Amino acid sequence: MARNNTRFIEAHNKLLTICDKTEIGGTLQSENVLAADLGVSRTVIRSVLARFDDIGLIALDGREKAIQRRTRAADRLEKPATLLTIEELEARFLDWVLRMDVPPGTALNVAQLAKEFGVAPHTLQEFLSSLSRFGIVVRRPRGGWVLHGFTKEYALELSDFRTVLELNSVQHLVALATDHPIWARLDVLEQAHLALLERIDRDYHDFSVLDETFHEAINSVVTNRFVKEFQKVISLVFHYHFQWNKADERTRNADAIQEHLAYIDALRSRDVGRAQAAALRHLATSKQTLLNALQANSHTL
Amino acid sequence: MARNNTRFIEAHNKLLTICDKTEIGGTLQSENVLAADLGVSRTVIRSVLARFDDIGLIALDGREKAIQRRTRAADRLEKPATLLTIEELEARFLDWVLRMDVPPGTALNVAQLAKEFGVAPHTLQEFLSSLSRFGIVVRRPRGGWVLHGFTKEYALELSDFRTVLELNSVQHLVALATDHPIWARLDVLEQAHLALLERIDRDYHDFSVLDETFHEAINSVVTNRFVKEFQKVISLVFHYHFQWNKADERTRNADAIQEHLAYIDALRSRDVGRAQAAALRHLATSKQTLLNALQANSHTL
DNA sequence: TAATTGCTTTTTATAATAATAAACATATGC
DNA sequence: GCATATGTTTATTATTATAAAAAGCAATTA
Repeated sequence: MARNNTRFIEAHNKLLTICDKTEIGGTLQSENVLAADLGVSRTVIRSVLARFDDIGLIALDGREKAIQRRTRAADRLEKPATLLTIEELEARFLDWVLRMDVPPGTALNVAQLAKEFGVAPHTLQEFLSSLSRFGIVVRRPRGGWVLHGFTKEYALELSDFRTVLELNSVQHLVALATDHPIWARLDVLEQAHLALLERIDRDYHDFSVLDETFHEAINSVVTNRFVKEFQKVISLVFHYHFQWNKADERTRNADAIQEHLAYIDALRSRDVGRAQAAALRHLATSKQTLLNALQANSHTL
Repeated sequence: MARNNTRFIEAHNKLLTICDKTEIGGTLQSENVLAADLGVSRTVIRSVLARFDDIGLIALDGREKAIQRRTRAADRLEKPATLLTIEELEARFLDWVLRMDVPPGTALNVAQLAKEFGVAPHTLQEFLSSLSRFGIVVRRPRGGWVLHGFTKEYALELSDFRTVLELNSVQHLVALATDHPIWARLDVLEQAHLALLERIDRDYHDFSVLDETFHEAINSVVTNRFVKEFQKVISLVFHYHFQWNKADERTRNADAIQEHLAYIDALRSRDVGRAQAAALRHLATSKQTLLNALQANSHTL
């Protein structure tokens, strides 16, 4: 009972397909070639071939791997429920925390949560450890984890940090040459904003995605791994809270679009002061929206 | 074979001492009291008491825990070599990477490294996962870890990020009231700088610590958990590289002290522009020092 | 009836282990 | 003879099973 044999099963089933493409009596290629083709190690290929020999699908004889019969449906192995990777887990965990609105201070039960998310307890543990770098969870003295965010303070600090990063991006952006792709990208985004504004009464919901794309574009001009790492958390948190705050959603989003348009205009002026002022105006609104969303969700105050 | 029984052994030996303080025939306190006194759960206390009964040290009879004899040296249990916690590991790992100058792209062997550092493989794994948030290590597609930093790009990005954070701190700092403790702290720091300058020929080595304290003080005015988390990594990296670059260390440090003094002066002027300019000047020098240190260490280019 | 013990259930940290990968050695065929 | 294939061994990782510890509940006693 150790690691799951997903690789074996995948290779097994793929090799069945290869067998079917070869006539009876034909031979399979060498272990090395098969291993390279299927992207697994030779060890896996050898296990599969051994099983094929066992079930009489092929006859192993030295280097000969002669096909004996056609494959049957029963030959195929069932894939075990594949566990989430750590990246998929990230999205699901934050989704859980933000959507279920888990109160700060909640003790996290690793074993139970792991079962719920369909991951090995060990994977969740590892993930929580990495989240602790962002202060979202903290390790308890004698084992165990406590959810620490998302309090009002957290939201404030996150917003402030976001502002610091984005103002820096703005400063870089306005200094870029006219032929830098960002300008074309801003043009496209401007059109998208105008288009959404026209059908805002119906599609005001679409703004959330547009907002994320917009900020991502602005911050993309700074190639800094630290900035990028934070952007991930920031956009997730803002994205979810956006969806919560249902009050005045249409008006709020329409206003935000106007702010974005003014922001784009200010960027085009290449005037750092003007651009940063426009950025600040919008980020302040954004911060207030986040705080309102938290306030609406009772306990987080 | 599961978790180590350090807690049991510690409680065991402490309870031996308590026994010795009580006369023969006397009784120990209740399980609850003992558990609270030793800071462990009742389960541990009960295990210890059971063993004491076994070796004839006490006689368990209902609530009676009567002491039968004096303890002997042989009663004491040997503590197993205590493993490092994740915090201690952080310092040791970064020390290893920076001091041993492990080249970027090195595959990290979890099992082997864990043995070397004296931690459970699982602990190291967890730690690497949290480090991956800073891009110092990256997870390989099919298990395993690769050391990613510290390349020239990493140093550049780190320096830039540091600059962004510190300029933000400066902006906050100059706006603080005269009675804010930071001003008194800067006065003290100024004196420390002047004092070091006088004995720089002999003690130029001491600047590294002073530099760290200085930047820590400036950034302390921003209470933001993200900023603080990064500060840890930043100061570690800069601290170590500082110690490497032996060339011109005396001159370099003397120059840096002058920059710090000018920086303090600029802060006192309460003029954001002037203060940020002084900060930028020093941070640029610092960045160059870091890059030089890397260059001196061959392969990192 | 409040405190204490006995017993049970949860939960975490670690060791053991199966799956895989990689390395090395030997054999085979053109 | 030499390139390529297979056989074998070793190393390494991911997961599971499990002991240690904690927490909770029920029964008991002073």
